Amino acid sequence: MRLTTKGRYAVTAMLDLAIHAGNGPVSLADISERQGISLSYLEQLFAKLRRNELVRSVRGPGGGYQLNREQQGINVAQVIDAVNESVDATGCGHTGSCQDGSICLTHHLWCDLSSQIHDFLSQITLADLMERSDVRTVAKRQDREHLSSFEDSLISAKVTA
Amino acid sequence: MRLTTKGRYAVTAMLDLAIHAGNGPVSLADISERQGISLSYLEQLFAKLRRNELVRSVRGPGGGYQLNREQQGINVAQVIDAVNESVDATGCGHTGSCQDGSICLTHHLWCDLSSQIHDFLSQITLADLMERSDVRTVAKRQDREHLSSFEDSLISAKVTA
DNA sequence: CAATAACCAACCATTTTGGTCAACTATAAA
DNA sequence: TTTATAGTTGACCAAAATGGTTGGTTATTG
Repeated sequence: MRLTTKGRYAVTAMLDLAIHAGNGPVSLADISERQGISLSYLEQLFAKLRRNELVRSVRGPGGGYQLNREQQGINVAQVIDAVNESVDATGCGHTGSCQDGSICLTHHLWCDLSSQIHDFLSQITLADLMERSDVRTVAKRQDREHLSSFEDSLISAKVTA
Repeated sequence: MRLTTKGRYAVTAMLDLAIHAGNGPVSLADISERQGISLSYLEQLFAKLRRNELVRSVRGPGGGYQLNREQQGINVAQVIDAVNESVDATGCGHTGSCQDGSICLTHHLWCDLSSQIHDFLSQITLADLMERSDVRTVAKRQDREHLSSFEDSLISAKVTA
């Protein structure tokens, strides 16, 4: 079972993407600044998210990433699976060859735990997370602290004019 | 969140200990052979289990480890906690300083997941596991394949006589 | 054409995992 | 009292995963 920063970063970034979906594509640079995740690491994660068809990309200036489905259609388990190869608590990947070809003493326990975790995470969609008051509070704070490149460009346009 | 072979090995070894509790202390050498876990790795794990007062040790010939409480009094979460420093899905150890001092966007999600997993594992005791048919089947197979040092010594005593 | 931003591949430092090895201590049996 | 057993401790190690960095290359817009 691996649930480390990789999976957490991916869910956080996807949630950031969902929250800021209003003004067209969201650049990884913006997510990087708001969420404190290195840009190049985000690139690696989004390559996998794109291969799993959870997001689509728009290249060039003003480009970025967009969700590939509605927020209700993406759940947390899918995001973690996409970057993590699966949320599996067994050591054998459910094959049952945990102890030299045979099943180990606790194999079924880890199978049960795996499905427990998967059920829990697959019932939570990005839309669910966005409605949570704690998420909204944190998102507001982050927006205050970091202007997006979109807002930045509005300001510099005003200054130039 | 870390649930790797370390936690799985610990639970497997504790279950082996519970199953073979009939003939006095169980040596790590026996557990090592039956469960296919290296002896020196088991030593490290049992040092932690002992510090957490889940097992007690008996030194010298015929010695080994014993459960420090009844099987109903030991649950899977306790065993994993003992060797793993906690089953925590947050990156900040529940402190809430996940993003430069403040809370990150998905902090509460990982808190929820952590308690979900902990609840699940803490409801399963060693006694529960011993009753499961799949566990009994695997245990019988292992006993057939590997004679314990106790039975070994009985046989060699018979041969000598 | 220049700026932007996704895409991609190679590389790297650190940490964790899953051990090994060697020495030492307590105890029970011969 | 010796000897074998078995826990205890600490140092060490190889391989893998984590969390990046560097240095590019496309594609798109203005």
